[in-house]
Amino acid sequence: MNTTIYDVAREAGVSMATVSRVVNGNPNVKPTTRKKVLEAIEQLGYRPNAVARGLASKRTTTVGVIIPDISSIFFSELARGIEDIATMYKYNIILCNSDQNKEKEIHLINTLLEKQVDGIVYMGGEITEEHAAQFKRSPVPIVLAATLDQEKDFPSVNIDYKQAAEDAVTTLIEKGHTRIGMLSGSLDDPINGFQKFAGYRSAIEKKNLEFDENLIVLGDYTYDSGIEAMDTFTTMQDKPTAIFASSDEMALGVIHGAQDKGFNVPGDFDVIGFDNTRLSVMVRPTLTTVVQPMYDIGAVSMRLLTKFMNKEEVTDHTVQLPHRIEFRQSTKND
Amino acid sequence: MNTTIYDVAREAGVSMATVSRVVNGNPNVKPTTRKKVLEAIEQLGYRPNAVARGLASKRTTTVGVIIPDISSIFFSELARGIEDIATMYKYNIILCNSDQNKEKEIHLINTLLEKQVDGIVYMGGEITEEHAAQFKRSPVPIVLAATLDQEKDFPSVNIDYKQAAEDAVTTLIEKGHTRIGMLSGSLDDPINGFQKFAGYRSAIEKKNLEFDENLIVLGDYTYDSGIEAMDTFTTMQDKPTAIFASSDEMALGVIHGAQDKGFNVPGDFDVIGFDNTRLSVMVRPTLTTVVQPMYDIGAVSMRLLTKFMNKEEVTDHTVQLPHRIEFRQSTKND
DNA sequence: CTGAAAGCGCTAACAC
DNA sequence: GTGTTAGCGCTTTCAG
Repeated sequence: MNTTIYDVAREAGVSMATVSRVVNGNPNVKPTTRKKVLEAIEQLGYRPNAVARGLASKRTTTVGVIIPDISSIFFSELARGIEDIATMYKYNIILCNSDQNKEKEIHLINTLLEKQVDGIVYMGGEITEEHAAQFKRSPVPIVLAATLDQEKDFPSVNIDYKQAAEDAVTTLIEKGHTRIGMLSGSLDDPINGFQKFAGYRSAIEKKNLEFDENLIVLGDYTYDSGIEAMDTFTTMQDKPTAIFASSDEMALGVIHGAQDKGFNVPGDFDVIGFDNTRLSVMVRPTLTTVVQPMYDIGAVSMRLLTKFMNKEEVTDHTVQLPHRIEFRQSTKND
Repeated sequence: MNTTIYDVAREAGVSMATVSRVVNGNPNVKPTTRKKVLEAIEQLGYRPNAVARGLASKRTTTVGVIIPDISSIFFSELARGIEDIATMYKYNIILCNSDQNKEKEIHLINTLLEKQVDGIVYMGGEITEEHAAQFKRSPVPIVLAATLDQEKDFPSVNIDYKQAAEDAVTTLIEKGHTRIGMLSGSLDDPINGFQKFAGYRSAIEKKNLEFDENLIVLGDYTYDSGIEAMDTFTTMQDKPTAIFASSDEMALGVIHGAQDKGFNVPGDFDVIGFDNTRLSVMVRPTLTTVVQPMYDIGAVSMRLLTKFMNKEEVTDHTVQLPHRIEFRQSTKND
């Protein structure tokens, strides 16, 4: 049997309440008593039971994190931001992979709620009606990180994906490109498909270029899908001269796909990626890309969540972090 | 106020014990009673409180995971293996980043124990006396993943790092190289420094080559340190013709560092990495590397932990997974 | 097959 | 400053 607060109380000759006070740093304890208690704790090797505390206090100092895939270079960076801030505020994190599978996501929310987490950071794809219903039923706050909620019903932290994509494509147009390919995620994906595509289209239209749907190729965010996309782009009769890829990993695939076929980047193709993951400098030429501050999105989400958990006033439920373009070698410089 | 097991019991006209039984899938319940209870649960939207259950049953179905850095491409893959198997066995995971900082590591173990995790998967660097003492004091099982314990006091899952490194270097020697550089981690690091270096040295000696300590450069596992290492290797009067890097990320840096200075890989330098992370195919030339099954190490560690948690008999506390070399383009083929 | 009752270890009034 | 005393919501004997 483990030693409990009761054992400590007896050993120190005080009540359980007093032990609880010193353990929780309550200042209403006479220094000498505190010392006695601390000694007893030391002596007995007492370790507070957080589960009992959680049951009694209805706070677990644990938050749930639902993430599509922790092994992704993108999401793991986000997770680190979340965890660091959680630690800073004395929370622990229960991490769950969802693979963006709706059933799993719903199930995980329930599991986390059963475990009485004090809040949830949610990363995923589309927020369906069912997701929304689930979120609304939650007794604890939920914040969405790098996840779009069309209705803006829930607190979230993102960048302006559409604008960011538009900026990237505009950049390309201003460099003189008129045929720009896009390697997009599925258009069902609110961010990597829909928003970024919308940004692409908006840039094309604002610059009065002709929109050609053949220039849109769909990938699945993997390096290999970038390589494959180049099979398409390089065999078109009227090839694009620049490619905008909606993720860095696909952009690397695009670069290598082009090079493997004997094309130059930049030159035959300029390429621009999205995210500014560490990959973007681990390639030759280095990758021009849209900077999405993943770590910060994670950190800010968690910070926001702590405010909700503390019932602090929050003015901006929907925060939008700045983006910018980092110019490197994969785009020509004139 | 949330609905409790008591509410369900009243609603269904049975005792709490019965509700508990159906919730926990105990077969000793008459089908009709079970149905009544299930209906009441549905009706009331009852959600079991895992904290209360944890306090009463002394099992939380939660395991702690201590990891140096979840944003690392190496560790995040391991974490995914752990989480998948944990999910399979109905456990959740509390994930903590340690940055391999000893104080943090010790602190985290205590925090996890306070939270009453049923077990811990530990990833880290050196297991000091203090670590060992802490592990021994743990009331729940701990397994080390991709972490060496010289004394073999604790259950662990690894590959044979020394042999793997020896194989890599031997390969290089058999391809005709006689001056082989090594980009190692700090020699204080049991795995990435000590073991791999030992393997390098062993290969050199077995093949009767001369060991030249100038050929050993120390890096910090980052891409940039790979680039920097090439400043050294390319300016030596008697340059190596092959480089063995103790991580893939450093190996990419080595390749690009060489290329940036106008050298060819392979040709001027053959390079071989370690881990077979996804990076190894995301570079030109693609990287020949030692395959370390990260996901599997995570998965097997977690599986092993479940056995301990279930008090099953375990014959091999120390498991060693196989390694091999994946030949790609960064080494010449003759 | 079902119910009664005693905790699990701690917090949080409330009293003194 | 410190102690008393209810619970928190559930599992788990033990009876029957």
